[in-house]
Amino acid sequence: MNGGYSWGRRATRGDELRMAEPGAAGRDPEAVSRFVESFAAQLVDAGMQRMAARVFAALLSSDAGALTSAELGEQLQVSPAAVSGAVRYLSQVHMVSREREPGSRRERYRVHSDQWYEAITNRDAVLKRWEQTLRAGVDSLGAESPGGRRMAETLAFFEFLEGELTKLMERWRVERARTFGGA
Amino acid sequence: MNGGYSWGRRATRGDELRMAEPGAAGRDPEAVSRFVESFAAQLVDAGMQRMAARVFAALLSSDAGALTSAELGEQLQVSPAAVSGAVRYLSQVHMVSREREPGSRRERYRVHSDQWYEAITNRDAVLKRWEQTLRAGVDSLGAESPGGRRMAETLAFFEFLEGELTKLMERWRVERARTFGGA
DNA sequence: CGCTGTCTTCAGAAATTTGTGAAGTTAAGG
DNA sequence: CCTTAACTTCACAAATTTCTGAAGACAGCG
Repeated sequence: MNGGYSWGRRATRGDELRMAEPGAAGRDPEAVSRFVESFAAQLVDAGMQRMAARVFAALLSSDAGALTSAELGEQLQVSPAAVSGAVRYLSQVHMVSREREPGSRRERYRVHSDQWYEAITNRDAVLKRWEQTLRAGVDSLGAESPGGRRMAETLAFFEFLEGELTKLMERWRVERARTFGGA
Repeated sequence: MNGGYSWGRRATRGDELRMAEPGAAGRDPEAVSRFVESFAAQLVDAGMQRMAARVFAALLSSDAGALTSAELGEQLQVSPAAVSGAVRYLSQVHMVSREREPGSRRERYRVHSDQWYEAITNRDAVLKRWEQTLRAGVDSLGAESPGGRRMAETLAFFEFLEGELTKLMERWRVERARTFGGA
C-alpha cells in the first residue's frame, strides 16, 4: 500500500484518513488531478519549474488553500525533497507563504488567492533590472546611433509599462473588492 | 583564422569587410557584446531559450535592426544550425520577421522595434488558454466549493487583465507616436 | 537531554534541453 | 539543367536541470 513516499526511517502511517476535507461537497480526485496537471503544464510553458508549478496548482485547487508537505507529496507522488525544493522557490517569489501548524511540528503551505498574481505582476524588481541593462545598452551604442535609438524606445516602453502595471493592479483591487468579498 | 563557422562544403570568404555598418559612429564591439550577453541573460531568466535570446539581443542592438544568418553566427560564435533554430522560434512567436535580400539568396532577420513588445504583451492566445483551463478547474471543483471560488477569482483576474492589456497597448501606441517618430 | 516526527541539504542518477556536424533541400545564376 | 550559396533537418554528444535516496538538522515532547 501507500504507493507514495514517507519520511526518514520509518514508514509513517495514519495518513489514510485524509479525504474528509472540511467544506468539500464531493471532490473527484481524478478530475482535480487532471486540472492540477494541465494548469501546471501551462505554468511550465510560461517558464516555471515543473515541480513548483505542480505544487502551486495543487495548493490553488485545494479546498483549504493550504496543504502540508506530506499531503503534497502524496497527491503529486513525489519525494519530500522535491516538495521542499518547490516550496522554497515558491516562497522566494512570494507565491505561497508558510505557516506552522499550531499543534504539531508540521508546516502548512498556503496560497492567498490574491497574493499570487500580485507577485506575478509585481515584477518591479525584474523590470528595474531590465531597465538598467537597457540603459547600459543605450550608453554603449550611443544614444544617436540607430541601434541606440531602438534600445531607447524599448527602454521607454518598459518604463511606461512599469507605471501602468501599478495603476492596473490598483484598479483590479477595486474590482475584486466589488465582485468578491471585500476582505 | 576565421574562428567561426562556415557553411556546408567550403569555407566562405569575403566576410571580412563587414564592420563598415552604415550609420554607425564608432561601435565598440566588446561593449556591444557585453550588452548583448547581459540582455540575453535576462531574457533567459524570463524563460526564453538561450540561443533565441542571444540572437534577439544581437538583432535589437544592431544598427540596421537586421542581420544575416552569417553575421549572427559570427558575432555569437555559433553554428548555422543554432541560428536556424533560434530564428525559427523567434519568428514563430513574432519577435522577428524574415526577409529575403533582393540581390542574393541570403535571408535577413529583422526586429521591428515595436513589433516585439507587441508580441510580448499580445499573449492573447496564451491568456485564452489559461482561462479555458481555469474554467475547467472551476467546473471540476464546483463553483461553490472554497477551491472553486478561489479559481473563479483567479479566472476573473485573467479576464480583467486581458481587457486591460489591450487598452494599455493602445495608450502606449499614442505615447510612442508622441515621443518617437510618428510612423 | 534523548526520541521522534518533520523538514532540509547534498551527491548522484535520470531526464531534458541545447548546440554541433553532417547530410539534406531549395532556389539563384550561369 | 548544373552548380553552388544559403538555409534546414536530424542524430547524437554535451551541458544543464530535475528529482530521488540517504543522511543531517531542528524543534517539540516526554
